[in-house]
Amino acid sequence: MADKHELRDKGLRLTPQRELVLSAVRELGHATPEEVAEQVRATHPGINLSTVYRNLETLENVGLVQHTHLGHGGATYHAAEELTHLHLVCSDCGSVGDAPIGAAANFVQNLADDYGFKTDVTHFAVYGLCAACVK
Amino acid sequence: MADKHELRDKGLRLTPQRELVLSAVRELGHATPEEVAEQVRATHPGINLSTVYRNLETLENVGLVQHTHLGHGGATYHAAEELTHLHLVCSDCGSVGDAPIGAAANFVQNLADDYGFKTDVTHFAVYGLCAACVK
DNA sequence: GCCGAAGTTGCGAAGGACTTGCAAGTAGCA
DNA sequence: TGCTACTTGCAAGTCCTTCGCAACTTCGGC
Repeated sequence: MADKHELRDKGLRLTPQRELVLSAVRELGHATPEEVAEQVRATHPGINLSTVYRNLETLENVGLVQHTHLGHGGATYHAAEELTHLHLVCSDCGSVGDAPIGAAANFVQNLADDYGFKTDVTHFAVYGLCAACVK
Repeated sequence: MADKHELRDKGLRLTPQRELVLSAVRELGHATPEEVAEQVRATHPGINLSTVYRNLETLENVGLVQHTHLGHGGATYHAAEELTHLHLVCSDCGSVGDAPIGAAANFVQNLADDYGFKTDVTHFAVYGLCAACVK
């Protein structure tokens, strides 16, 4: 896998644990560190939670994963290549929906034009009520 | 103060501590529970941190304050009547800027039209780089 | 293919932020 | 003024995340 380069280029190593964490994030779509740990442990029970935390941080520095705040507190991790959508978090039922980045294009443009603010659309969650809960 | 009604109507009481917490939130604009406690203690040192947490929650239920996630984890509280702006959080310098809700109007409309999602604009922070850090 | 330096892991402990249980105190209706 | 139910303060507890450190593994070089 090409991920190897991203790591090596920064003097980092590709360990089995690191591969497992990365593939867990890719499989899960979005996941908290706890969920990643659980997923990894399904096949490799010995892996320590702090290793998961450290690897998520490392992989984020390298650019292979990214985190988003979905609100409740902790961060949620995504594989970097999947970060092409916004998160619509329902304040009622807690579900997390997706919307393409394009939906925010004019909003981002507004902020750039009026405030010089360069919005990172992938990093924030959008709160509100999902279609199901609006009813 | 009319706040009394909001509380009484739900069978709650207006205690000195509760008033202090509310006015601290109003003075501070946006503040974490810790900051609220500090502000309250400046005049009334005896107030317990858990009282602040409990009162913020109570005041939120009543609708006098509201919380927003600015990202790092903990919630930030605002007086409900001041929640007329978005938060632009700079991922570089950490500053929190404001923008009127109107800036997101078309974005909100998009989400409503395309996904039936009813966005609560006041609840989410917008991440990115502020004008100063873009340079 | 073997070596050694430096990055990594596992584990336990520490830290911070918030929550909970409970007895004592107090607001506010009667 | 009395009572009852809501509140407070305090201490202990929980949850999530980070740290320190010794043992271990990766990987470039010999």
